[in-house]
Amino acid sequence: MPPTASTDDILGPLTPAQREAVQHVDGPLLILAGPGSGKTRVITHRVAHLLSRPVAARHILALTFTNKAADEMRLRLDRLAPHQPVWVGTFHRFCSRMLRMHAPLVGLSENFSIYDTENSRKVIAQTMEEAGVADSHFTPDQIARSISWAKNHLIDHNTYTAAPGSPVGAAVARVFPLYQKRLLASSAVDFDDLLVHTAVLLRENPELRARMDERYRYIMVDEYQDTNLAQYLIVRSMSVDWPNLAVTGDPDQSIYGWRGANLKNILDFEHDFPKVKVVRLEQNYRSTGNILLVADSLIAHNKRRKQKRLLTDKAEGPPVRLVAYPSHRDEAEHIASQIADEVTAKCRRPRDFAIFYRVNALSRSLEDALRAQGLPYQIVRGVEFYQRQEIKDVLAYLQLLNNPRDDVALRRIINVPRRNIGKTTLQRLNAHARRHELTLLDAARESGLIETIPKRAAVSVAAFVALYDRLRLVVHESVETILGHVLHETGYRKWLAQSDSEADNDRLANVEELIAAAREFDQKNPAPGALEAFLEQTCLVNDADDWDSEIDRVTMMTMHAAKGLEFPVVYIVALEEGILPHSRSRDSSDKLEEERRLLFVGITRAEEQLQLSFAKYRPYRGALCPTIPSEFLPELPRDRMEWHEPSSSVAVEVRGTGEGVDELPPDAADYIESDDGDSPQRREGVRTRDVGRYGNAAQSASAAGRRTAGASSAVVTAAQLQSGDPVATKKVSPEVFHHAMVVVHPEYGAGRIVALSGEGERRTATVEFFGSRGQKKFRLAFSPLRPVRSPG
DNA sequence: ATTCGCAAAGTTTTT
DNA sequence: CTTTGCGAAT
Repeated sequence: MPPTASTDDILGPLTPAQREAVQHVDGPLLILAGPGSGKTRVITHRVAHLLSRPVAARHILALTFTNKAADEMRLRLDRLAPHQPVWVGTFHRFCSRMLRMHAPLVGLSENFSIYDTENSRKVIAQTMEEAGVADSHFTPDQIARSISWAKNHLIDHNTYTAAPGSPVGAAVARVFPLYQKRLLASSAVDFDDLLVHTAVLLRENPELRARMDERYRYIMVDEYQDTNLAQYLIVRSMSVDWPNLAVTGDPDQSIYGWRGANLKNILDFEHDFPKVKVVRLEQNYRSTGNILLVADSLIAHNKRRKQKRLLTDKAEGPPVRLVAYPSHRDEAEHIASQIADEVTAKCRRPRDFAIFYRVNALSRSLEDALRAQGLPYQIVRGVEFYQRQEIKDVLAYLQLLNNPRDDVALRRIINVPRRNIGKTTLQRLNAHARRHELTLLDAARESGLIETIPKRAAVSVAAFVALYDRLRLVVHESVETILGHVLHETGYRKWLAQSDSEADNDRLANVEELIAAAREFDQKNPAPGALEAFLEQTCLVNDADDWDSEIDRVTMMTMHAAKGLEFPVVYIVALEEGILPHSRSRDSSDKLEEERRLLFVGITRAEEQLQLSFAKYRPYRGALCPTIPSEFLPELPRDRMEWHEPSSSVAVEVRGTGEGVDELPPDAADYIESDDGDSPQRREGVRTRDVGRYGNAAQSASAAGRRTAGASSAVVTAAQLQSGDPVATKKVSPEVFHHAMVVVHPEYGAGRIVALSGEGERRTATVEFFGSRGQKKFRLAFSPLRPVRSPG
């Protein structure tokens, strides 16, 4: 019997309200948890409490929306009740797992592919052509959105009927059934299907439903306010015979309505489950009184909500600042200089600060300003890594190996790298496939027999098929092995390595990173069927999951990404009409309320200090345009806030405050030049635009640095792969590394560890390489990093 | 068949 | 201003 936490460990650290929720065992439970009220703690402690009853771990299911939340929960649960096989994960992952087991029931094969938005849009574009609506004025994107909307409301392709007189609807009505048919033919699902298929599965197979209900007797759902209809039905149908559904959420933090989330789910929970126990967690342990006051006044303007107070024992703290800047540049520069000041004065570290914005595009000027101050920063962005061409190319190979019917994957790679199989040939293959109801791969196998295809092309296609079959032979090996074969046999690696273009060298580096991820995955999942599991992970993961709070950097992200996080000091920028609230939200009051909640979420991330700001001028489509302050501003308690309206010379006032920070402080000359936005200094610096994964300019610099050695290092790595990976054999135990230790990396040279995080295989070191070569993160268990005796 | 260049268009949030 | 798409030229 594994060790479990004692009752004291479980209940001891809790407040009475929290304890009430944790001790509730049977019957439905609704936990209305305000921001910073210790919600995650309640969930994990409740699971631990259930385990101590004892409820078998296999009967407990904890569902979250993001991997980040799931990881966090798992980690904290492991501390209370180590190694318990409680199923903790995201909805999508849970559904995917369930579908794999019962795929035939919904017409799929077990090895189905999961299409991300890009893939699904490709299918839609194609079906639009087939349906003859291609040249209507609708974009695949619009159609995709409508289909997604329908799916979120559980309207299937047979039931969908266009609203009379709606041209979009008419187009969708034509495309939707075809789209669904094509997905099924390719044995593929899109993100929405994962949920929808599962909901249908449970609805139409009563005995399966009963089994699931019985299996998952205690279900917990985090962020319940973000569930959509499908998720609601899934959870409900598994809580009939065992109605022990516990949900936590905060209606005021529902910000995913655009994704089909239905606020009614939480607002009507008490109605759906009579005799429900309701616990309100209104005590906030995060923010100062002043911050909560602002949050409270703002959210009070929403009509559709459950009345709720926010209480804190904390001090009032400094007043929340509201600043009207002349322009976006003043805004960015002033914020950067304030941060630099506090860092220089040693009262705070960079990682104490976060800057939130409504849209990713706004990060630009902030980046520039932080860089000018020499402040380290990281940008948390949605997808990024797995969205890159090269990664998707390589993954498409794996996808096709796993699921030969995956036409989208085949299209993507049949001519990558170049194999002289052009658009025309593909078109003819496709026509043939359509005519005989074949998959593209099967059509390709017959290419020699298709009259329309010239001999030369047929030979190329045959070579591709042969290549595919060769790769199939290793499909049961470890993911790393499969990847190695793919990169080698397809010539993909060689293709990138021989290229002179800088972009390709960066791509190669990314591919290497994918290999590292595969290696890590193999170590964790030595079981067979690794490929499929790996693919699933890569589809359902996003980069924000990798965000690392340990690293000492200023964090920039959208307010959506900020949910669930907290920072001592928060800046929220661009409170302007059209941005926050966003222009696309203006038409309906529901959407406007969601924007208000979004700001509420942003505000309540702050622990000690908060600044809200807007700029009087901001560039829009290239031109600097006057702005209108956000309509939310008058809703704030201005008399309790600090109001600033700096004149346009902010930049001059703050000049030279970068002293003592990592990089050179900008001198006056720098400042004057950087004022025109196009100075030589700027241009010679490395652009930080697509460094989301690495986080900042310094790391992009390291990417640039390895360019010179790019080709040769790639060859070395390929050789390593074949010779049984000498890197792995030289491994040093992750525990020997410590903060500030000097280490050496075979490729990047020497550097110093500036941050450590994670444990075991996830233990990660951030290394600052000497000579301004930049920083890079390493998973210690898998990196070739070696300690060096400190000089002196 | 690929690459380059120019023109137009479009800017939300993400599993 | 940036990115994407398309068309023309090699």
